[in-house]
Amino acid sequence: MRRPSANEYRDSWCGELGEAEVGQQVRVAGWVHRRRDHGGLIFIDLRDRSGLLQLVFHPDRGAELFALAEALRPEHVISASGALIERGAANVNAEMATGAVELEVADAEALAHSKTPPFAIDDDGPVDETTRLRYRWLDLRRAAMQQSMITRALITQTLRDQLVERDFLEIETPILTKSTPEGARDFLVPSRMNPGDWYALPQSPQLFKQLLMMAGYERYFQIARCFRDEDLRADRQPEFTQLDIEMAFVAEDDVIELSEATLTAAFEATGFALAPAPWPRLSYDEAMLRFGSDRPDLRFGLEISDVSEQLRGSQFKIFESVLSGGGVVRALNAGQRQLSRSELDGLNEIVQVHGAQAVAPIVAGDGGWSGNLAKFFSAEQINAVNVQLGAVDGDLLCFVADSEPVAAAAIGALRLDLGQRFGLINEAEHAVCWVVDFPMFEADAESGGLTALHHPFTAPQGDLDDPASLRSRAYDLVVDGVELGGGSIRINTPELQSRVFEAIGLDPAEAQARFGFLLDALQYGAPPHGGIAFGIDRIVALICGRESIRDVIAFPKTASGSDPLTGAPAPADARQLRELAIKSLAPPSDATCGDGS
RNA sequence: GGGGGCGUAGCUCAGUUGGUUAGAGCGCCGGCCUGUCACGCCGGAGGUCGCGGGUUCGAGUCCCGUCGCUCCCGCCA
Repeated sequence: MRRPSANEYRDSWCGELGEAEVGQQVRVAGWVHRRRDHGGLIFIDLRDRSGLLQLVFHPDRGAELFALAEALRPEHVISASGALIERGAANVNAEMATGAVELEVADAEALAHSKTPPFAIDDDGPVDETTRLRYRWLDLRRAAMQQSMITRALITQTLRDQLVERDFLEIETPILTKSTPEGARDFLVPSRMNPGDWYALPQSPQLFKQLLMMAGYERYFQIARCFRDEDLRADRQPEFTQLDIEMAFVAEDDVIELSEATLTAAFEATGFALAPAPWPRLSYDEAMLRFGSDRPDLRFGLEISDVSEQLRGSQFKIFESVLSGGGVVRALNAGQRQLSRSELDGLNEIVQVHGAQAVAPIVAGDGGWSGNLAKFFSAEQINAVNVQLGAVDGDLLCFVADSEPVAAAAIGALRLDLGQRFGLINEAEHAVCWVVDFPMFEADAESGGLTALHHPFTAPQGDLDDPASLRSRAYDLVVDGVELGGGSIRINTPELQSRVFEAIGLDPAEAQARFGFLLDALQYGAPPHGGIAFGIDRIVALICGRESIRDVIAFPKTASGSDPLTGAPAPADARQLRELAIKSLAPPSDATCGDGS
């Protein structure tokens, strides 16, 4: 950190002072972090953004100054000056960055008092999250949040530098716009000047960045706020930040290589250890089969196998009915581990969340399988499965039978649970991969037709006459089981775009109404182009080791989308609604909302 | 929309089978203390047990409802 320019409050950062400044007169300013009052001698740990510095107040420096020190309490704001002195050898605090020196205060000024904070600023222990959000300005003073914010700034700065160095232009796109093709629910903003009409907040800058490619800007990026009105999770907020990138005249490898170089720089800047690029690529099908997820956690094995063929024709009616109904049996080898009856029962709950019936556990043995399911299988079947799973005497084998997507998701969840339960995950190591070759379309439960898995501007690969078998030219980046970003090569001809709209049953009139401007632009020389977007919040949370992205966002929302600090969302008053030509179905705005607390 | 968990002092938590005046640590307030650094010692204040209703002689504890927070499924890349 650079030295602040001297003014009436300070000429030095607390945390930057050391032996080099001993003997100098310095002036610092900040918050009282801790106070140790020995009666005849008072120590204050003063905190500014850079760190802590111990101040010493002696009674012989004047009654007024000492009285000021006696009145100090945590979070009071002061400015203090005096000589920076070396601490006696016995008094050095090795735990403290500035622990070899202290400021012998000759003059001090109280700048602001503070009420007693509702929770300790000098302690990173757990505090109820609503209380933290209600007093976010205090929570942000604590070391963990400050570290998150600093890391976040370092990451965005590094990414920006990397891209600018590679000739990318940072361009802003509208926040007040039209519905974008991401497929999530839109946040709407009423237009006062066009009564009855609404803007949508962007779910991503997708269409605009493609237009910028068609406009000839070649390389675009933006650190963009995106909005999606869907239910929240630990890793999902209604507004979140993406590093959005788009490039012209590129194919998959170009975007992937650019991403690897850019992210590697950000990971290195923060000391996050990841294997050197190029990073491994896994097809979607392989990820779903071996890990039961399209965002596989590769930090541990416990891989899943399909044993449908090995077990077809057994006496076990449950497996048999699933297999004859077109389903699959998936299995993993949990190794030499013993689970109690109740632990085994608990496994059922894990897979039931994903719609599967149960886990069938079997212990492998030299002469066959033990357990009450063993009798249903022939020696050939047992042997074939043992070979497939690499099972040896005493291994615990877990089976899940269901339709392919259900079985994959269920045993994928089981794999994650067992991985954690058995301590297979080394938190100090990280595993990265690309997931590629996604299906272009998936079955749409509502319409019975097809819908784009990614979005309908993604370029397909494969036979256009067999839409269900098409793959897309999309790629996702996954680290430690967290999806950090994804993108694709886009469609750049109107003909191909029409074919894709046709496949998802979007009739030309509706396509024109929703995305007409993009379709028009496609007819004026659209270069081959593609891009990617990374979830900044997730990247920072991963690097900071936080479970929730709320811990790396300065002012996040709760799981119900509210903000305890500002009270948002709040009723609008009748006059505002009238101006916007909106009739509210909710009680009038003067009615009390919430529980009145 | 569905399922799980939580809600007791400012903070973090304990609270037995339903039983007298609801506890602890930290913090806060007062006093003492000149080398501490999570300073120490002595004393004190502080409670709508989220809210509403019910069962009961009696509810922090049991039941119903409700609000809030949180995790997950659906949803959402």
